[in-house]
Amino acid sequence: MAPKTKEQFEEIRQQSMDVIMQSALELFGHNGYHSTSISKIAQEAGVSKGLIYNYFESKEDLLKRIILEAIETGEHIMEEAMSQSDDPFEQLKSLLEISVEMVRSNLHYWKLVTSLAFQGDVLTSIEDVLAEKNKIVMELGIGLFTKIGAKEPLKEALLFGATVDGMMLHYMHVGEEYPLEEMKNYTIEKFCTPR
Amino acid sequence: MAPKTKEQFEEIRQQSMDVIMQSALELFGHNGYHSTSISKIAQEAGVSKGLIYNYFESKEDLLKRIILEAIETGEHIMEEAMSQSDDPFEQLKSLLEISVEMVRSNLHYWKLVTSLAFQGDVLTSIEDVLAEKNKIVMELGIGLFTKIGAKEPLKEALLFGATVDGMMLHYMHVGEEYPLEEMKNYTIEKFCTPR
Amino acid sequence: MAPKTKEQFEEIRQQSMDVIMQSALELFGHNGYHSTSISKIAQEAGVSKGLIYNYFESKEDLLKRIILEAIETGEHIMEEAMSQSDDPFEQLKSLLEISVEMVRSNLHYWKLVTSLAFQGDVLTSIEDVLAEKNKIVMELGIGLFTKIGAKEPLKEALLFGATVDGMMLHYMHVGEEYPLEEMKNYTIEKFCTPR
Amino acid sequence: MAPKTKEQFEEIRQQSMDVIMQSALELFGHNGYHSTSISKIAQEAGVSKGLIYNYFESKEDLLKRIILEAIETGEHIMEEAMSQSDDPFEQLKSLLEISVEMVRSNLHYWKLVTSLAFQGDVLTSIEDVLAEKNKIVMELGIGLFTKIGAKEPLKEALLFGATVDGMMLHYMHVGEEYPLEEMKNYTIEKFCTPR
DNA sequence: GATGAATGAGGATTCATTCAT
DNA sequence: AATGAATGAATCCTCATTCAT
Repeated sequence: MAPKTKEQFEEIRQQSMDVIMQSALELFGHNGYHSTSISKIAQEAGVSKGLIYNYFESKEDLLKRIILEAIETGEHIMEEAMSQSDDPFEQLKSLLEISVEMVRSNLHYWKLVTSLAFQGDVLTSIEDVLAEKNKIVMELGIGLFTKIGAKEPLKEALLFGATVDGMMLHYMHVGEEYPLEEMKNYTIEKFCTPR
Repeated sequence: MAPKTKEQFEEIRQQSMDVIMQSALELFGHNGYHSTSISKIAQEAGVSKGLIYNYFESKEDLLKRIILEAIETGEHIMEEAMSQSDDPFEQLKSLLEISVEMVRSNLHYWKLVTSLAFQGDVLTSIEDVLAEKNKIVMELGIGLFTKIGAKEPLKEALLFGATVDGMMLHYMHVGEEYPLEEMKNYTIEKFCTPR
Repeated sequence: MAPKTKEQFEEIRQQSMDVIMQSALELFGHNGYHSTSISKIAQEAGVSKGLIYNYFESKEDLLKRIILEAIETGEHIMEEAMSQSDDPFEQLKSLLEISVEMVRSNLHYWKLVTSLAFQGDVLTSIEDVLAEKNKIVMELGIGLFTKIGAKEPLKEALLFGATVDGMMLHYMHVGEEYPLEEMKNYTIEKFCTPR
Repeated sequence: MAPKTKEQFEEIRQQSMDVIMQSALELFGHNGYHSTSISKIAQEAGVSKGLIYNYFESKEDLLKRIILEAIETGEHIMEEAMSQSDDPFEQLKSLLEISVEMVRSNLHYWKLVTSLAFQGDVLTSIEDVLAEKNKIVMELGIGLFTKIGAKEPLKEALLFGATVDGMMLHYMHVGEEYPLEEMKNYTIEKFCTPR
């Protein structure tokens, strides 16, 4: 058998890391970070416990990398969407739609982040990153409401944010019972429609 | 020498339970349920580990009792407030103001509940009670928006709920940086004001 | 109310001690010594934990007193029975019948003693007493088999003892399923009947 | 460098399990199940507490596995011995000799089982297996006494069983002071010899 | 005599992490 | 790269015992 090339090794690494992160996210999101053991993750991922420590420094590191990766992905999607149109109404709509879509397609992740956001024991080391990300979205919102001509763009952006996050909260809580699609449209009507 | 009377014992019991529950709530809310050990609670409360188990069957039982007590208190406040006026606008306003006040005055509790609500590994046994509580508030909201004459009371109530909960989420997250008071008033204008 | 006399106090003491010992014996015999907590005993006896420590130095002391009392009672019964007749066959028969009767009427106690006899952790301090007691019965048996004219009285006594204890063991194990009465008679035939 | 092979791991596992079970048996048998802590077992076995939980689900599981293993071994020995001869006298003799040998060579085990048999708080989950085992031996005995032509084979088998178990009980209690060998022969004379 | 709140040492169990191969 | 045996600190919980009243 010919020795593997560097590229092949790298591919194997990536694959292993991916399956580990994917399994970990699923379990973290479903049972909570603390109730998920490295053993279970290894089992779910079909690898050994030892291997996880080849790729991640610690359980917390694994968590961080999962979250950071998701943030990055989210950013790309967001930028992409914002560049599709210049109309602030359209952009607000996109903002909302993307938020909905992200939560819907990655429920585990959002449940995890939400649950961790209110426990001062984990995430402290990437709190800044999350805060930064929040701030950017917030500023984007303010900008859009300013363009739209809202009387109080800051308040309006905060309100919009609260509404969207609240909806996501409810959707995360009750799942498909929540009339997510209708509420999205209702919100679009309220916030993203010129009068 | 006569032993202590029943009343004396009861008083001692109540005091101990209170200090334990208070300390536990604080730590749970601050560091999360799983990261808070019984030892830490005992230390914070100034009692021995063993004493906690005199009053609570388990760590989880302690958690449950904290939450159930808070729910009960919340219910009383809510009922009291709703009975103050018959005007639906006033009542909506009260609903909002009370929500704000409850979160503000019991931040630990709400952080705790929020973080647990998305963990799936605790709270399963009182999920029903919480769901019931939610439903009641929701129905109250729908009723009020119907009285007001909203075209789509259900959606309007859901939107109102999302907005309020979103605000609370943000307030819990950033604390006093969040312009809670102003946002409250802004929301009152938007939702609780006849046009 | 007139002050209680010394005798009244003594009577109260005795009553309390009795109920405690009785409850303890029941629980020890049923669930084992280690699996029975002082709390459970107090509850079963309808007294406070503290009171138990008024009368007994420790859990182990309570156990010892229970066993010593039973031994004493047994001794009296035995002596009484032996004095009823001078015929060694009759006396052997009595020995057997009394053994059966003692186990039957005090199952808890015998289960307890048997289970403890093979755990080096308790009873060490009264092992001597138990051994002494055994020795006396043994010597009684040897004497009887000598009088009867057995060829090997020592072995015969040991065999008799083994048989009786074995029967008791089986009876303790399977309870009323065991044909105790018949086996008793069968043994009488075999050992206590002149040929 | 390749990881260890499956076989290597299996061997290591077996060794560790064996040393743990051996140490546990010794301590359980000597001090009783409840008085033996996992810590002590780990210490005696020269492994960490944690390792015990790699191989056994719980302390009780460890106990069960020890007993089940011993039962299995005992069964093999018994079958082997019974197949050596067709003469019922010889077989009874073997039954007795094997019983003696098993207790003599595995004193810890038998003390343990005896002490647990009368505790009601452990072993409940394998009681059935033990009962089944007892039944088989009992039926074997009845069969043999029937072949021999005893007038009352059931009673005779029960008596034989009681005698053997009684002897074992006494041997377990006083150890080498007990004239086990002589009593064995005496019993053979009484029960296993044609007249 | 009687009570039960309070203690703290000890026990079973879990799990992140290390390491030899 | 990959394995899983091994560790040990930390956790929840139990319970005999003490003590103020």
